Amino acid sequence: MGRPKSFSRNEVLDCAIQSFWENGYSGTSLSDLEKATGVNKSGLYSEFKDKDDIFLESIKRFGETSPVLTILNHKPLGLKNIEAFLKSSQQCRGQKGCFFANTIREYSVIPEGVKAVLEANFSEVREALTRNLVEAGIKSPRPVTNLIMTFSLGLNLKLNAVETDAIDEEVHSFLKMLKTYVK
Amino acid sequence: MGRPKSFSRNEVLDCAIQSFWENGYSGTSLSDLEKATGVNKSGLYSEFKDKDDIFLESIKRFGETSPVLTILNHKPLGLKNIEAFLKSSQQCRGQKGCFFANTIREYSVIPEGVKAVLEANFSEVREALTRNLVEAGIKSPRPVTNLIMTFSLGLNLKLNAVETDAIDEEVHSFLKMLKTYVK
DNA sequence: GTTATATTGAACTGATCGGTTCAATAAAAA
DNA sequence: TTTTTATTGAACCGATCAGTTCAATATAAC
Repeated sequence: MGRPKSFSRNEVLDCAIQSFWENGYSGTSLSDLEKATGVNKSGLYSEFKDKDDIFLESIKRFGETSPVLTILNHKPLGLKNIEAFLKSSQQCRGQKGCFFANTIREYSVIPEGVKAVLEANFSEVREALTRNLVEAGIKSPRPVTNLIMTFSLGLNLKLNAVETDAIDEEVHSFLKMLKTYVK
Repeated sequence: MGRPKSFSRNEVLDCAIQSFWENGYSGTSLSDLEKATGVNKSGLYSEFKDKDDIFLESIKRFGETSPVLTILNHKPLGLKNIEAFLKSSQQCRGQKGCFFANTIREYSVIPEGVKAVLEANFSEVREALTRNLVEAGIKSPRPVTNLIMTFSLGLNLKLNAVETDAIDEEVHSFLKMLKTYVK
């Protein structure tokens, strides 16, 4: 029944994610994607509609495979999960930071469909964070959720430029402050 | 003695900043810069070496004209300055967020000279923050400085995607937490 | 009007962009 | 071996990229 496929869609996407993650949407060319995935342009276009489609599918795939929601849904819920969530920034899929967070910067130039996926994912993370805060006994969790989200975005942005070393203590400081605050 | 110049270098840079700020380094073409500055390609190349030079000079100019250090050096030093610093993200030169913060995302693709300017500026901000914290009577200001920097980066990144409305209350929450912590 | 400088627009280069097409080949099953 | 499917490489498209050159023109001082 003919030659079997030698690359899987998901493998290709996982490689494409690396390229977009590092160099962004505007900073990644089709030639870059060929190199990153090891798949010819013809092959890429037999699997995907166009560059925007590859980007959209990469974003979707990242959302599906990111450990973030798993971390935040781990039982029992509580501040431990939030600590794990924040610390996970520094080592995710062999990259620093977060593909989603990086993509926020390119909001003005990315395809509309990508924006929708981004927003849906941020909502999920937000709600998961809130559930953990509720479980930790915090009365008005919404503003605290926002603080954590913003701090997390800052951490992830920073990781584009600096070594990952100092992140752990920074997360520690933040959690110390958080715990003092909510008590 | 000949026709006088009709555009100033700084005017051109101020317009270029807007373009780079919105669409990033990779996302801004020379054609975009012509439109944004109103100056012909020939004119741009008579004033600047190449696109990288325009970007570098834009970054320098932004550093020189940004109100951030003025805000943080305002006497008397203290938490009020830090509040003003954080709130300034939402309205700066007619743009949202911070040109420097946005550029951090493109760290892997920007020219080396730009990285140096970025880092120098972040150091200055960091030190100014620390001085304000010391004046506010905080004993170990360094980790707190880092927290504020990261939170500020997160705010600025977020502003690429969301309306500027909710920022004020978020800054308020953060400062409330900060004050509880340092007391 | 002459001289000097500023600015533009257009033409042009070579490279790269995203995207299409297709013949050649490779690898499996029948 | 034939059939079927997968994959590649190369040629090609029109558009845009950054960058150069230069003639034409505009605006000032003298």
